[in-house]
Amino acid sequence: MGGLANLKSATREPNAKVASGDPQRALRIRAAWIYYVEERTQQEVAEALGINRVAVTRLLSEARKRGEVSIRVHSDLAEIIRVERELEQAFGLKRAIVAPLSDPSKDPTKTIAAAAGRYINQTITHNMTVGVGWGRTLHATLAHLENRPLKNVRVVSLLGGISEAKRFNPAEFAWQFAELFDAEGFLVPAPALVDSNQTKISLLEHCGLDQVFQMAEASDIALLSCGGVTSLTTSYRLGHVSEAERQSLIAAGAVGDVLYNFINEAGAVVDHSVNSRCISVSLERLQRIKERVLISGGAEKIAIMLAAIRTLQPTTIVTDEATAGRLLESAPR
Amino acid sequence: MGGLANLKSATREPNAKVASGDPQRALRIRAAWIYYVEERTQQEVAEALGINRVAVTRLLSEARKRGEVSIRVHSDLAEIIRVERELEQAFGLKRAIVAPLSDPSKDPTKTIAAAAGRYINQTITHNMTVGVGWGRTLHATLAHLENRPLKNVRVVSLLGGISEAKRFNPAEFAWQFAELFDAEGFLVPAPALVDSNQTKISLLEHCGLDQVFQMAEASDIALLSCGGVTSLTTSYRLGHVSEAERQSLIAAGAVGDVLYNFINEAGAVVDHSVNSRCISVSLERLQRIKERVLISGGAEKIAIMLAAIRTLQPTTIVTDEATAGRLLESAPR
DNA sequence: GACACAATTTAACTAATGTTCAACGCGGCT
DNA sequence: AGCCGCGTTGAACATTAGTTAAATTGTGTC
Repeated sequence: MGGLANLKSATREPNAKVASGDPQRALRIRAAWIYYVEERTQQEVAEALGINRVAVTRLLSEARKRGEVSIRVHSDLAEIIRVERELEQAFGLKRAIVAPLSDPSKDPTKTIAAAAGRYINQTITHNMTVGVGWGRTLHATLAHLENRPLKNVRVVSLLGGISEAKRFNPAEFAWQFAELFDAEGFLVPAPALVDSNQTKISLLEHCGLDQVFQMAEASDIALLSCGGVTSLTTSYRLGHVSEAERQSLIAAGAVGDVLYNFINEAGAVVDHSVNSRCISVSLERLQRIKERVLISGGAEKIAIMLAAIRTLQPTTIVTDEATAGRLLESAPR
Repeated sequence: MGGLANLKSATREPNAKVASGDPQRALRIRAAWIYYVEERTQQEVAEALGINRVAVTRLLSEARKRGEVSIRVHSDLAEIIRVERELEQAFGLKRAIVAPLSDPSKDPTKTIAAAAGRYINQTITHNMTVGVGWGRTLHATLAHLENRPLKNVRVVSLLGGISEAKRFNPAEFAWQFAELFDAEGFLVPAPALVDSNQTKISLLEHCGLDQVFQMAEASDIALLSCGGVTSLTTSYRLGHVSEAERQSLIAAGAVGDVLYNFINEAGAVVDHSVNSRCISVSLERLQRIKERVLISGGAEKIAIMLAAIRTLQPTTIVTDEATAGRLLESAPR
């Protein structure tokens, strides 16, 4: 008998361990099944399995740790929301809004504008001061804004207007924007770019522009876009930055601009005459606005967006799926 | 202005409803994502989304209701456990144990025996009285039982022995079973089937067999199998039921037996001489045993298992995947 | 057979989740 | 314009889940 007992204890226990490796597995899956699939409480699981509740808690957390339970969110929106969350986490945003983009080779302006419009509609409320930039994308959002009269709203242009251009014009955009909300519009009574730093200083110091910009800085929210340095971008098309200047900006390391503040990859303002002649809110001032919304997208904008994100530290970004993916590829780890 | 406002409220709101159908969808998926995928608390989700916690709870439960969140348990065991739970619920069992069966056309005896052996090992403890039946499957479990001495265990045979047969013999099985646990064995000192009801009555009333059966009834657990009415089944192979009797049992509506109690589809004992000549615990008595474990499987056993389940109301069933599937097809809704 | 160690259970407590109900605001209606 | 449903929100409460530490049980060892 003793011999028999020894034999068994020498053979059975190793067997049990080798054979199953994990004697609890069946019990664990059983617990997971009853809890997750049958949606009972842990107390009920414990009763069904004849064990105590604490053991059930342990089994369940073990099952999750081992990946024997998978929770999936599936919806056409799930993938986009995943990307949004990744952007939020990668760049420390309060909110990323990623617009769906059926064809990645297509211009994302329209879909971004629609998403931005929706966001603006639900974000702008009574008693707000809204600082607005300018650009093709921002202009396109106008079509998606509700014509909704709000009380005590001020719209402040964050950069000078361009007298000659009628359609694509900061002043015109800010004006239309203000009208939609029945808001008071504050425009900058000067061109976006002047001839010399001298003129700029004069305008700021002697013509009260600085006060307008101080007001801009007190905005509750800034709606901004950014421009690349390719020849396609609005500023060049409108001829306010010459091709020679564009080349020298590139030479100076600029990857694009935010309100005509041209910055390099690191997000620093490049040393270039254009930067000393622009009539717009400086990046330091922009940073003091509580909510900074960067609305932009497209392959040619990746570099400037990354730079702008670095400097501006926007609280919200509105972009498209393709751009979001590219931004994430370059995201800090 | 008023006209404009009317126009917009007349067009936009229906648009919003038609276009999205469910304005909360994005928020809901977002909440589900943060909660389930990122594994934050509902409080954190509320903060991330700028809504209150109660709203998050509601969004999440809505998402689950809509199936936008799916929780899956995946493991090689998951499918078997699903079947076990279905059996448990369909037949009101405390426990169903389903043994995996690679080839459904194969004889499931071995795999059922292994599963039953594991179950018995972890179920039989000190101070228990175990009533045991008999059959090919039960016999096969012996190979899977741990030779583990227990204190104060009694093994009671639930039916008479068959003196002539050495290997497949209730007495022999009970004896071996008892030995493994170092238990005291109580065998029924009589054949399983006698010549007449007269003899049965004599044995029960005058030879003290009834007392043995009363003791059997007081068992903590009964390990039972069941037999079909095909010629393959043990009882016929061993020649204790003749082919003529088998035919007349079928004619009387019998679909099989539990301890030589032949029953029909409805679970009732059929009116047949064999039933008045068997020396075994009656079905009524079996029902009074607290734990009734039915161990059986195979295509030819479906009918008798269903009938046995109906009458016996086992607390546990041990079977194989294929049999389990067939039982579920015939399960009461 | 007694002791010591390990593992598991019990119990108590804290955190998280789910539910209820009263208050609030918003549109539609008179 | 004011009133009345209607749905939404937020606070309080109830339930469920997760954690920790003491107590118990079982196991192996001497």
